[in-house]
Amino acid sequence: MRNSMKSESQPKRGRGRPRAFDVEAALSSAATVFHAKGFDATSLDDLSDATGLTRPSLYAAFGDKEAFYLAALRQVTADMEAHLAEAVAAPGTLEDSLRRFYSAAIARYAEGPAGACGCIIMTTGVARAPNSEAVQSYVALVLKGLDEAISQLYAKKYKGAAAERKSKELLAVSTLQTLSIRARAGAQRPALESIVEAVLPALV
Amino acid sequence: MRNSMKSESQPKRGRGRPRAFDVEAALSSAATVFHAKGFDATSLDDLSDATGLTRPSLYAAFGDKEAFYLAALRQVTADMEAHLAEAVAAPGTLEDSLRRFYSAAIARYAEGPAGACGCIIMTTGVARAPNSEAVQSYVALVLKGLDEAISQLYAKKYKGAAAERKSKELLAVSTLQTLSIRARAGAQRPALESIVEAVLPALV
DNA sequence: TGATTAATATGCGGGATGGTATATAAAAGA
DNA sequence: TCTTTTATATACCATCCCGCATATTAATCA
Repeated sequence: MRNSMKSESQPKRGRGRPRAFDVEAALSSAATVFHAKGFDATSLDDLSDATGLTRPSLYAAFGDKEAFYLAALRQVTADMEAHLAEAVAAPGTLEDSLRRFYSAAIARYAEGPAGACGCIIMTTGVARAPNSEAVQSYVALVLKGLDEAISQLYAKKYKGAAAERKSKELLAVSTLQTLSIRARAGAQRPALESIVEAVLPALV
Repeated sequence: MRNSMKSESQPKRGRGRPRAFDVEAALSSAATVFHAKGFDATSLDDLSDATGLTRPSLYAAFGDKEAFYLAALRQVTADMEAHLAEAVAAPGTLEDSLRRFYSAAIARYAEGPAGACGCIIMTTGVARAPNSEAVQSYVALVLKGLDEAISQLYAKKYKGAAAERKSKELLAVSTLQTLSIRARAGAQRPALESIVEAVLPALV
């Protein structure tokens, strides 16, 4: 994620013709399609249409379809991790942090640019995992990162026995995942919000 | 599932040439492929290879690819619901029932015939949902059934306030889902079992 | 300005895909 | 035995797939 500025921060462009599109924006458009349709159901034509770029341009910038998909996953992950880091860093109780974090997740899961499609990684990535070592290990990595981030949050804001803490951490991650699944299955925002409210007392 | 006997229970076979294969067995073989690869990555040739049947036979027996997929989902669902009904009906504490239920789930998720692929519905079905109304509504139906079955289990075996009960029911379903996701992401059986053990005290 | 380098636009090609049409084989009914 | 009905086997079709080869355009460097 070295280059997340909107107008490129002078990436010391070399000799040839300069790139005429924004890589991050293209990635974001591609992610939307991958998110909605999944890896296999997404064709290069779909990606070409979504980004406004030709297949050779995509190829030159991102590599083959799977590399493109992984790049899209990485972009989404970076965003999610930023949200989590905020939740950890922000003041307020554990309950406040969790509520804010879930609220942001619901916004993306139920009404994101791809529609009501849950989390791209927990749905399409997980589904694809057995077909691709690269995807499987990336999904495992994200899960590990999520577990650790939640663990940090609890380490900072939860006061209680270690066993209970571990239990609550696991349930907090599971709650995020159920929101993703249920959103993609058609659950509306209010339903998801009421799940969070029902479950929160048990997580703090 | 009117016909789950091995040798057909005389399905009043009509005039023409009798079917030379076991429909349930073919469905089961197909489900294994769909489970591992997901809907889109599974080709009719894959299904043909797995079942030993030709494409026209599959077509005649099950309809098009999506109908075949839905039939496979239904078969798996029936199995899962049977396990859940057992857990509800069996004597023993809530903790006993949950432990047995999760144990059966882990066996399927981590070491089923498709390998470590989680739950076919919660992974491939969920991923496919936005591309197919039929799949989405079926997944929603299964989720609803799961919620209700768990609710029945708690209604019978949990003694406590209604709000707490509802909270624990939701967490119990979420736990099942996290097992599915983590199995498909590569988590081994012991890891999944330790999640269940860590979480169980909070679910009862 | 001319040479060099890189990013586009166009179009193709080998192969896999889902689905079906036709022909053959095997059972039941008369 | 002969007709009818259904299942299987073979082969095919139109379409779409991913990836790339080629030619053109636009920028930098000398």
